[in-house]
Amino acid sequence: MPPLLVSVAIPCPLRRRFDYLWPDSLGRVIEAGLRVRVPFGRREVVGVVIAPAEGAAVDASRLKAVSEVLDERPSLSPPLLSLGLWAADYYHHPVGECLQQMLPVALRKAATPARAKAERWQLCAGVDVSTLPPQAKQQRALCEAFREHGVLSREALGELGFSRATLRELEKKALVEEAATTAAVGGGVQGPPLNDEQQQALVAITDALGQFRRFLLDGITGSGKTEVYLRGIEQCLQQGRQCLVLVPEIGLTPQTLRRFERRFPGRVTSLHSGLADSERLRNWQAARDGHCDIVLGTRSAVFADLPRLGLIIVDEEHDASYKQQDGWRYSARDIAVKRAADQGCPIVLGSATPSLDSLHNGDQGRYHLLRLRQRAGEASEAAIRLVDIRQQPLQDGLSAALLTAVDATLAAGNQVLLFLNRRGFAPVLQCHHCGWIAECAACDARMTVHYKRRQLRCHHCEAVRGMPRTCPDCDNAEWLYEGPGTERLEMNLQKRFRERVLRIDRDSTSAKGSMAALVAEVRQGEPCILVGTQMLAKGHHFPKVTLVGVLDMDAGLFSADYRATESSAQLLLQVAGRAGRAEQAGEVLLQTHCPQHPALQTLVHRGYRQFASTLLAERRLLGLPPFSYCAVIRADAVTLSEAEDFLATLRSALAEPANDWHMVGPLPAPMARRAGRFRASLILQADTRGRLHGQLQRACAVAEGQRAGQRLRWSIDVDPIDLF
DNA sequence: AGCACGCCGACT
DNA sequence: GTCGGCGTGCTC
Repeated sequence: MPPLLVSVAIPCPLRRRFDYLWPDSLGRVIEAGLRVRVPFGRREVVGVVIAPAEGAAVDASRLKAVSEVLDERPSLSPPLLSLGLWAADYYHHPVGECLQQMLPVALRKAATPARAKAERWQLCAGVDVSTLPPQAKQQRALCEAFREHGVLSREALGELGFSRATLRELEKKALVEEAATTAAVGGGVQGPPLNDEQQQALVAITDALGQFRRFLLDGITGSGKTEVYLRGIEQCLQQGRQCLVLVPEIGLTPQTLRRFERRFPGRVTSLHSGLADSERLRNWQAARDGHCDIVLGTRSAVFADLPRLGLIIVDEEHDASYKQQDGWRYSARDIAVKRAADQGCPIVLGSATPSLDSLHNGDQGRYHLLRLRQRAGEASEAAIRLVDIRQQPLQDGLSAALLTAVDATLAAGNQVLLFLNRRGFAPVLQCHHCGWIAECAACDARMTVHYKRRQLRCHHCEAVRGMPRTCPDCDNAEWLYEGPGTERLEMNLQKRFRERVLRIDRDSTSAKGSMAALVAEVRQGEPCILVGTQMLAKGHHFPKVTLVGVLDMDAGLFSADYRATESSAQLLLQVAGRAGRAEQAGEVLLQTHCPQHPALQTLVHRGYRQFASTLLAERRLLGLPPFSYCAVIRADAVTLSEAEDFLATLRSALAEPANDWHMVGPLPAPMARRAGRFRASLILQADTRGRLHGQLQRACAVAEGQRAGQRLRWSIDVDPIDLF
């Protein structure tokens, strides 16, 4: 009898699997997806069993043995394991790191996590209280309380005056058990009736339940996409299946969660970065064990284990936060599509401003297009008005036209939103005497002035230093603060207006609860001016905002970077959508130095879809994605030439450029030095996925062969968001 | 990634 | 004389 061998994924940056002996003492059947503790080098790590190994990679006598099996049943179910293996391959990332990242943090280490503490309890089915001894008065009383209330939470038990001990006693006697995450499952509140468009979209989706089908739900702001999701989910649940709903990082607000919970009480759980490890584990288990039917989560929730998955929804599918921006650079949206295909269930990608990728997929007939053009309720979509600010005097970055509009809006008792996507006081600090400029010591970048904190901060690394009192070169103390920032805008506007000015950006909302407090204040409805970055553009609805002013988006809209134009337009429309959501009509003023620019004209006068078509046509001409397949290999090192040399070596090991295959680089990154390291990239472009994949495979082999060490780091980005 | 081994500088 | 710097090599 040959010894049993298993192939294990180890969490280390090696694109390899490791074989281990499976000792008889473990006894159990080998199941893929089990977590195991294994010796690795001089330490012990947690790996995941991929499969029984056929023949060992090294001779079997040199293999080490699995120390321990950590799971009762596989932590990665067969469909998730195969999804993970596919994704590791697709993104050319080490399989051990991928599989580890798919698991909740609490399961990544060997110590069996303390079972997440129960919060709610209920009576077990068919309990006979009379079996309790008559002297157990407290226990009997507690059973009565359960009969009356159904489910009792920790707090409720405290309020009713029951002790922890009584409860524990009943749990031990198997009279009481942990209840599902939330209160009794029951009928939630009814949603509003659907209009024709919504109804059509809903029917299309529900007709597809039980089969793989991709939908692009293209619905303008306020058109009621979420209502379509909720109805679709309702149908899916009625068929006894579960749903996965992905939202952008910033979109998973308590409001969103509450909306789902009100509709489906007791059936929703969430997975996002705000949860403690134990809560995350608990919610993950609730989904896996089928206690919850809806998982609402951000990027990594795409790996939630839903054994009865029947529908996937990706809201705001164009949002960049679905793409992980370091390490394993996966796109949760794209993995979700793959997952739906594996599972044989429909997936709905929703957006008011769909990504060009998805629109292209729609054009190709891969995605079924569903459009919602009407706004639910009376309000019409706010038109964008261009304000030509060439040679116009600006006061605090605001043109006379915008100031007039602000005055009028406030006078009418409404609220104003001013969008400026640059936080801090001023992006540049310069000495008025000698021209010295404050630069980051570690990056090719200027330091941003943070006025109230009296600090200079680099927005590209962690660097922070105090504001110098005098110029380090000429010792003068007269400073120029160049350019606008949200902090400066807030301060200056506060001097000018008597109404409250509220700033919402990463700095003003970093303290826990401060975001909620700001949002609550705005929702009071008093006239005020909101100043903010893109944080303001997403998630929150402010019904009293009737004027949106966009101070400066020229840099993004007219950028040479081909993706920046797309994402700036999406952002602009998202911001514009904040205006006039309730019954009041809204107004959007966009300040620009290029009012005649054709792209802007198209966007403003002919709409996003037309704008997107124009951009797509451009990309087709230039052979850019989605008309080609793209990857970037990035390297960073202590010197620029080390990074470039490494990439040059890779380049020379790959196929010669041809008709269907191009390489660009190695090129230094636009901001070559960042956090003290020099960065360069090699761009790969192919006409087919297969071609790209093959070359990436070779690149990985060559790169791993190089003894790079600590001095040089490299990474692969498949389907990158930006090319550098 | 970790972790050990290994060969050169300033310290009780 | 040793403590400790991080270069380099290896992990079933």
